Amino acid sequence: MPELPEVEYVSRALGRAIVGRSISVAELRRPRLAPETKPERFASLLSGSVVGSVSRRGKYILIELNNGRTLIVHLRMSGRFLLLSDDDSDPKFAHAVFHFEGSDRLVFEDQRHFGLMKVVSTAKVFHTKEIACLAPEPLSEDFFPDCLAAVLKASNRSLKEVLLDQTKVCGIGNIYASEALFLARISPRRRANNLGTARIQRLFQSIRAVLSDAIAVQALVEPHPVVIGEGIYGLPDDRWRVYDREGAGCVTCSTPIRRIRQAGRSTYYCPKCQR
DNA sequence: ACCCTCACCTGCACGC
DNA sequence: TGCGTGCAGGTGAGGG
Repeated sequence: MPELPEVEYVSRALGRAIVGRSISVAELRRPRLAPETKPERFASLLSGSVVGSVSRRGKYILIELNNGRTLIVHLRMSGRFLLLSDDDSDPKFAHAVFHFEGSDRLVFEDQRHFGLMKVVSTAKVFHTKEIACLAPEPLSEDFFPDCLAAVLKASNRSLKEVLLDQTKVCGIGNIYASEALFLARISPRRRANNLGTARIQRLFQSIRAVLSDAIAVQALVEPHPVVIGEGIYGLPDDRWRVYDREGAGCVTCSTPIRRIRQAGRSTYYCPKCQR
């Protein structure tokens, strides 16, 4: 489900909940959640360690432990964390469970079974194939207009498709791709290598704006006591300007929002404002 | 390099 | 009420 702002929210909430906690026992109940590690190895690598920090790179959550290992987590569509007490029963799709010293545990639940975990040496996190290929963090100074211009120039694909490519622009997903293009007033169907300087500049600003605005909204959300990171999903869906608004009036010009399919996924845009 | 489809799963909304 | 269909905020693989 989540895109960069949601993963950021989960990462921060997770940090508040588990940094400094000692994992007494780690269980990998669904082996395919971490296909590169056998459940026994998963347990032995993580059990007995203390959580040092929680951070994020793109849509990946990085849980650093004090034993030289880092647990890399991707929530994909439906992965989420729950902080449960001994009195709570496990949810239906509890694919990994981290028992803390004390009387609570962290459960990774994933209805659609798309989520992924991987245990790596902390020194090698940024050299793993998942992380190494990611484009620069869009809200960091490593991302700037010329770097966006370069990746766009190199591609003849549609802008929407390039925005979804994590090796080209990192952290954007299906919602924020539509939102950023609306804010930039650029058609999602336009070829990436067919943008002038002004449009590139607008797209750059818009990418940052939609992501940072979404992160800023998090501060206003009451944290959910059990579901870590649930807060941001509790926000009203009417905050989207075009996403999931097919047929509704454009917030700028009232033209009906159009939905098209690109690379098998829905794109929403205003045919009048976005050129 | 691109483009498309499928695959991985469950659950929900919708129309009949 | 049930059943079929298409859809869902992600990504990788495989074929043309």
